[in-house]
Amino acid sequence: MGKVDENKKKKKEALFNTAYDLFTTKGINSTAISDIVENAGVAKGTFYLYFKDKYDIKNKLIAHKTNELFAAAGDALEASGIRGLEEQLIFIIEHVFHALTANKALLNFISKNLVMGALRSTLLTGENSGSDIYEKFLMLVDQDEHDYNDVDVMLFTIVELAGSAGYNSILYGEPLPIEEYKPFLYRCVRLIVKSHRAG
Amino acid sequence: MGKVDENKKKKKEALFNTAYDLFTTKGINSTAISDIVENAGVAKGTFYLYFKDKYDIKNKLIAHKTNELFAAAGDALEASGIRGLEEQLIFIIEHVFHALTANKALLNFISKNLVMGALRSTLLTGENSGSDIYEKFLMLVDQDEHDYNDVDVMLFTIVELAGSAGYNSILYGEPLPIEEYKPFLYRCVRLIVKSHRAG
Amino acid sequence: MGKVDENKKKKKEALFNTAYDLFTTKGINSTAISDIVENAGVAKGTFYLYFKDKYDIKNKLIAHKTNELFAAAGDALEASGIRGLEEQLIFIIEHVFHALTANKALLNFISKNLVMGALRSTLLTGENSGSDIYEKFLMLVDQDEHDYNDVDVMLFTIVELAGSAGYNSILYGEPLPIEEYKPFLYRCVRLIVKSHRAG
Amino acid sequence: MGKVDENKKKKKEALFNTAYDLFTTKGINSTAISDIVENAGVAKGTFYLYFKDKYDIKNKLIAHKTNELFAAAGDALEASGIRGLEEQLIFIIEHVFHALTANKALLNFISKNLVMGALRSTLLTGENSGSDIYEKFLMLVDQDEHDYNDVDVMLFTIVELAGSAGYNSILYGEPLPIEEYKPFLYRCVRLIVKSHRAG
DNA sequence: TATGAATGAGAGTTCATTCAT
DNA sequence: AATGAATGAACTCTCATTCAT
Repeated sequence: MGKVDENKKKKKEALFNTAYDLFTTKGINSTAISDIVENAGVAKGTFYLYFKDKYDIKNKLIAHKTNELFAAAGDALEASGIRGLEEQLIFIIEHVFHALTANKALLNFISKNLVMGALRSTLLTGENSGSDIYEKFLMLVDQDEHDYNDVDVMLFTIVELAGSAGYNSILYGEPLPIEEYKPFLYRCVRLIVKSHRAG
Repeated sequence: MGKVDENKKKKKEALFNTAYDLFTTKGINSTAISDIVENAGVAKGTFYLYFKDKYDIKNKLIAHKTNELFAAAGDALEASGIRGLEEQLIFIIEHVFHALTANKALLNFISKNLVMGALRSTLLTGENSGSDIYEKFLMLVDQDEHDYNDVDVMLFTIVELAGSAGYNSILYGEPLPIEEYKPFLYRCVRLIVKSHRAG
Repeated sequence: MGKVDENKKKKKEALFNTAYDLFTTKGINSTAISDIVENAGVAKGTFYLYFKDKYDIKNKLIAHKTNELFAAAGDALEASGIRGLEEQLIFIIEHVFHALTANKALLNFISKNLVMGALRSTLLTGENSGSDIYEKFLMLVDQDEHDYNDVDVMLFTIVELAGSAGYNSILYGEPLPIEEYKPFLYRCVRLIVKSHRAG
Repeated sequence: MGKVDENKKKKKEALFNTAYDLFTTKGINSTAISDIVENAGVAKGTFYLYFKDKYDIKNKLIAHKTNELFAAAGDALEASGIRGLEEQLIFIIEHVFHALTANKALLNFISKNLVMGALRSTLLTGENSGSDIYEKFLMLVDQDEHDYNDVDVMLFTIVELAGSAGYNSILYGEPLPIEEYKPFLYRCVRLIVKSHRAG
């Protein structure tokens, strides 16, 4: 990679990181592009070299962060050697919840914008080299000792429930703080999985 | 009510209705206060007599619309004479889904802003004269032939799931069109209810 | 007229006059709206209360100035009591040329933008209370002792020639300074008039 | 010509042609240098190697196109063998009008910028190797069987009239479509020529 | 000679808010 | 209570120009 390309990447990343910081801190509406470029230390025009507008960088940011989140969970799952679909799904939820509990600004940013699009949003980013989480989910289902009906529906339902309930529980402690709510949620996940079991 | 007070109410309602129309049509970000007052046929300054700013009217609008939605569902439930918690909750979901399917703009408006706050949002509005939906939910639970543990958690989980999944299914047909998704959702609701049954 | 309306008119006129000054001094392209409002002593937003954009004020300005120019010539003609179509047309040209020679910035401004639209441009302005120059031309033709064929063509040809040739002669002295060119131009005007005489 | 020089010429011509296309299509004000270089397939910096700015290329373009137009008319005149100043001038006007009627974008481009500079604009271009139209006009006058006074004035008047009236007639059909206006214009040209005849 | 990433001033425009009437 | 003219800061986005490669 030449000096120029290196510099380009550096600038784009500076914009990306700065935008993330400001979006999570001040909110998207209150973040002006001037703020982003100023903090990133680039000229205003440079922003438009890499992004169409504020919403372009926002979308790319969400896709990127979501991707990161699930990719990390997937990697951890692999390292853990856990078996059994129920346990695996709960492990992933656990892992993601853990990250989001530690980083509520991120949760707020992602969830306010596309709570559920999480899974498919990887499509938006151009960087999904092997990191496609949905594929991994399907693989887990496939490798389980049981067969399942309506896999898409099952996964969708679990993700929606976990995403929506987790959002409120982690961020607002409603109806219970997340640690207290988890048992209920996981019981529910198990029920959903079992209800889709074939035979 | 005097003529003056009548006039006041009329102006406020004009602003309220116009704001709703514009928010659902053009989106909140693209709706300027000028748009609202122009379409409502009042002067710009008048807006500030009744609302603090755009977000004030937005919040009041969401609370009001959510309230309306659940109040209608509650009334219909009463009229139906249906018995049994599972059936009653599903009836309410069915009723709300029906209304939102017919009015996707409303679904989009409410959900984009506080999918889940639905229940508690009645607190925001000053107009909840006997229309508190949450109270009604608790009453239904109370009157059921079974006893339930952790009622709050149960209701929260159901509402989050129905809200989040319904939003995607109705609006985007994901993972299935709403009519096809309902059987899965309702099965899930029954499972959740049963899992909270005491004894 | 109330205080408010008076103030409105004053602001609008300030913008109008300032824009004219700047357009003729610096050119339209180099005149920013900021320049106009700054010099007019009003806020930027006020500009957009009265004009759509820079080109709106430009067009209105051209129409207005052209109108003024011909209205003055028409009035002077009336006062002079001159008879005979040839003499009358030449009187008007003479009068307009005189004004433009004394105000080359105006000539430059008008001509660069719609040399010939001069006559019909009165339509653009809303202020043509009895000042419609084209009507006056037709009246002059009508009152002449001779009859004329293709009056529209005749007037158009004269105006185009006088406008285009006058522009170059007054502004650049090409092919001769205006005073030396006039005899040729007027001879030409007479030829055109005569060539349209009926019978 | 070496390979390098050839390449240079090719780039310059690409810029020239692209600029012309864009200017006539989108207008000068709305054409950015980025547009030109992008469509021409060269780098932004390259533009500044050959032209000072947008107005530099615009002027050179107008001069070039005007030159082309009259050169073609002159060549056609020669080929036609027509005799007599009146007929020759009308032939040239006819030829140019024909080209401009077929290419209104070109008429619009040239006329909006320097209707009348047509003749002398050849001076601007560096390429007038023997193509000087004004010289050719003088030659035609010289070769005519009659003598003429104030030849400059005569030619100027004719060109101004034809240019200005032709512009409006061809582009806007005012006061008549060009084909219907021509008889009047040509009668006028003959009158002007005759009025300059000596003796 | 040719490139094109980077610049940054400044353009036009919007709009929430104020306040004299 | 109601108005709406006026404000002016803040906004997004453009673009001619530079200069290191």
